[in-house]
Amino acid sequence: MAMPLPGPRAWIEVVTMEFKHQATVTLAEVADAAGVGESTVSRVLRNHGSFSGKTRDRVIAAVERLGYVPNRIAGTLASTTSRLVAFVIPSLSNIVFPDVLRGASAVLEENRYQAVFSVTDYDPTKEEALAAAMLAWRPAAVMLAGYEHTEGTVKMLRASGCRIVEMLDVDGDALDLAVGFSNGAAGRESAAFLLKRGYRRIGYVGHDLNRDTRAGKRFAGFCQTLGTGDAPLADREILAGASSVENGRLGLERLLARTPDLDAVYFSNDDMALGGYFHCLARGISIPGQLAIFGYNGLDIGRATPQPLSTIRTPRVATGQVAAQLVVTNAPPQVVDLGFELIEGATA
Amino acid sequence: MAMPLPGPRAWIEVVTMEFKHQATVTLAEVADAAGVGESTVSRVLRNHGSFSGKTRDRVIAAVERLGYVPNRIAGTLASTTSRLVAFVIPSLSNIVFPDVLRGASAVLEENRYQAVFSVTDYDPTKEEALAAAMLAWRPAAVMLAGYEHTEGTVKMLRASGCRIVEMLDVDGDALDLAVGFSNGAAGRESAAFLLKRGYRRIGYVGHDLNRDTRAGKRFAGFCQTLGTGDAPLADREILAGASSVENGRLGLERLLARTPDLDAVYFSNDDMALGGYFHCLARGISIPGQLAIFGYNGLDIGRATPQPLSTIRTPRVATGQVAAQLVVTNAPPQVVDLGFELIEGATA
DNA sequence: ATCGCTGTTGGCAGCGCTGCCAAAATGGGT
DNA sequence: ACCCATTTTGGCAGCGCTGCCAACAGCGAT
Repeated sequence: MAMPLPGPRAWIEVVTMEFKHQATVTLAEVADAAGVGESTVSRVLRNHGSFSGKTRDRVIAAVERLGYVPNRIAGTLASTTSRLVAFVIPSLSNIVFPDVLRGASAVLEENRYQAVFSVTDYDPTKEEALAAAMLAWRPAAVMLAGYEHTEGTVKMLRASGCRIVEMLDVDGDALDLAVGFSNGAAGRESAAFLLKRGYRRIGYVGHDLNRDTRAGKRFAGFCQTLGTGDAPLADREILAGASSVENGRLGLERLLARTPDLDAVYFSNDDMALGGYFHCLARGISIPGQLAIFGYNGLDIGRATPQPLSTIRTPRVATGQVAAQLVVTNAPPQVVDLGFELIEGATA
Repeated sequence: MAMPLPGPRAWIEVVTMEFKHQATVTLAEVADAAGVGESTVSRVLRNHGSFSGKTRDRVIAAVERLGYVPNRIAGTLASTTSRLVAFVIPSLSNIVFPDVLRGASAVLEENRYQAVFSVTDYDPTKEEALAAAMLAWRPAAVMLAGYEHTEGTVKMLRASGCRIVEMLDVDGDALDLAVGFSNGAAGRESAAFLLKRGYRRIGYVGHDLNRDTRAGKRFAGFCQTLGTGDAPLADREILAGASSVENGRLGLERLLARTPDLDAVYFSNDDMALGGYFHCLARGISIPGQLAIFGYNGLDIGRATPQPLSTIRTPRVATGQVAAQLVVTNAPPQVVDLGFELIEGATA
């Protein structure tokens, strides 16, 4: 209507406006309904400050009656303190990260924190963009994988003033909090184990190491220990793309085609190792007699194969739990090394 | 200090207060620095409304200079429209859900939405509590698994006015949007396939069906089709707890101990089926000659085993993508059946 | 020079809640 | 009945941004 009619219809606009916002019950309405002030409702709902039992009952009743749902957006703005925790993770395909999220979200939920996440695909530039986007939500903490971040990311995070947790690695300088284990040590121990078992013609099958820097650190540690013995790395096969069972299978096939006399192969992780294991099963290569296989991560599936996979079990869920715990308790900056466990298994 | 000293130190308190809020740059400060009004900065930053190129450059420069990070909490409150999408999922251990999240988060990120999540452990009561907590963040949409929710959950979601997406199932009445495939049909097709292949002594190994209602629907569909032929279900083994490779192995072991003459086994999903497969490998049971194995999900690992797993491939990532797409485009209520694909494989 | 149009711009009232403060109620003592 | 120390309570100014609206500038057309 270009020309609203004068007179009794003037209230029409008001009605329209009232319908605009999805009949959302506000704290003020609850206060009215309960016959108390807004701050009293707020205190009761957060169980913070003091109020009489009688008042509490009336407030609760009004809340139930109206179906009031507090607005955390408004609450966060008003208190300038957030209970959001932002996860910026490389991937959701690699089970490592769901595991970390699982551990963390359990702890966060108990403490009434809320997890938000985004996925970088192992791309540091994307990580920077996503971290920036996350900071706009003013989280209490940002949880990242590892230490390798762009300069921009680091600067932004530092300036944000929120807690920073670098997870799944402790080989480096933490920005604030760090929780995980040493990938370098994992690589070294794997090599030491294979050497101790007597293997001397050792190869490696891995996925894109530029992106997954933690896998890179393991490989570096592995080579470092091999290098000090009489059995330097005999050959390696690096596949482009993410780790996967199929890539592990393919990688081992190629590696053996080139260097058939290997007696052991180290894989960048259990997914890859399982692929190698299946390749051997399919080709009738006896394990570990003809070829030993060693992985990394300690996935459950590796314990159920006919021969349990020799690998290193990492505390992924615990990493998430501890990371979350440190954040909710507002712990001082520190590095928590959760260690790892070498599983002898039966494939090496 | 119980008694603050008078005189020149009076400003101490003021300084303390200034440090309280982590030197956060606000839009107003950017406006001052750029010599423009707040609303102009807001328009430039959101690329919304009109402004001159000159103004834009000055604003951008000020933003960079001050390292301004917009506050989405404030923005969301002010605009009363949210770009948060809440995922309330049963589990993160079951790869299904990370896959869905992966598909969804890619689409959401492109559209500048932010994913938040929490995990119910397949517990409807917990789902209700978590859904309530999520609604407090006033999300644009709540994404859930399946149709089985408590009355309270349904009532709350309906009242919230935000979009509701029920994922991974289409066998039921959708509250608003639904994206997935028919679990009942998957069960029926699996049974039909085994019957067509000539198997007649068919067993089932599954995990807790009360919690995972979608697995229950598959099993029901499976039995339904078997029942119409001359080969009703010969035996079943249900394991308490979540699905896992180890449970699949154990389940098959128990089932065969009780009913050794089975010629095929249907598993509640691929994790379980792989356990069964490994059990056969370990015991020298030939597949599919002595025993056929059929799974559900179409995990990548099932394609890399010496014999590719016979299974049904489900569009998990696509489910997440489509769900997110429907939300960001504000599509009308509808049910999207993405279907599934039967993989013949070599284990049945 | 004046008019009217389109394109820009700033001011300001909220969004729904929390934190602070002052006011009011309560509950013994005396 | 009166005083003081506690509770308990309500008012209200923001938190940082957006949306609305009015004001204004630029620029051909008259």
